Amino acid sequence: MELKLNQYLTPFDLEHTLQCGQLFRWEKHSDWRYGVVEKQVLKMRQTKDTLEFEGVNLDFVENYFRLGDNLPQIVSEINRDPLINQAVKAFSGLRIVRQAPLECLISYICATYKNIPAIKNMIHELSKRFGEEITFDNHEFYAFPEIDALAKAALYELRDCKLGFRAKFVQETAKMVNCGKVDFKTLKEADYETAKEELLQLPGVGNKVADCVLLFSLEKLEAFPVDVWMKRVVEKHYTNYFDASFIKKLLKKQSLSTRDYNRLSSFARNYFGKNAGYAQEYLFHFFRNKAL
DNA sequence: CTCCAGGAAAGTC
DNA sequence: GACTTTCATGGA
Repeated sequence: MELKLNQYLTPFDLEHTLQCGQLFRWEKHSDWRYGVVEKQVLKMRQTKDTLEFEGVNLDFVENYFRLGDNLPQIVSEINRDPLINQAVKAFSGLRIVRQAPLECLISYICATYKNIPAIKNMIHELSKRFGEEITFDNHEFYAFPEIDALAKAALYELRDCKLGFRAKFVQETAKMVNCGKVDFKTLKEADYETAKEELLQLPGVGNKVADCVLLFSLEKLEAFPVDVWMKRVVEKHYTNYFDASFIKKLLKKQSLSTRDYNRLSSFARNYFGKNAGYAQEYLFHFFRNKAL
């Protein structure tokens, strides 16, 4: 199928969206991009204003890539200074993707203290061992595991997937989700603060992981995950919004206390507005790729 | 070989 | 409450 995009009204860039670090499961074969989403293989490519896709219907594509978000409006709201302006110009058309909550949650628990290539490998290993195999265009893909498969996984099996110390967190979180202790549908309907509080009960989920799950899979676009890159961005470009002693403390410390995390995150929420999560994603991608 | 990774939890003061 | 250490392993 094919979708004609008006890049002025509905800007979208497939490459920026897939490569900005929010997703860990897309592969490139020839000039096509393949992703496994909810047990379906989605095959896509983009040339200028034409988005070609196979495997799913139009509604699915529009929902997954949040084409309903008024991106020009959002960008104009978050575009508060020359730095973010550079980022939104450099990666015009980057959109936040509507991920499946379970996959998002487990992925970001695994992302703790790992680089992106290693994270991708962990998620692939988990899917290969516990997920359903799907063949598409003579390539093998694996759906992300069902919750009960993860909940009854043995610790050694999870460790075999290169999870290291994260194996225990994944196992225990999967058990808690499986027995209904946390319900994603409820969290989607809850407000940001309430939903975050619930997520923080899960082992392996701290402030940053919770905010990633809220932003990427639970409809909380005000979530602003503060990782090492956002810390660097603040230290380098937004120092005049904090007192010198606080910045000095940030530079000295390696990890953030909850209080310091919230100070940075809520600053960004006030500064960039209700779609601060979009600002985070543009800044993250911009800094990880070039600036420093 | 060394360094560090989209941090979180447990321990210490 | 604030600061420090530990955690397991792959990628660069």
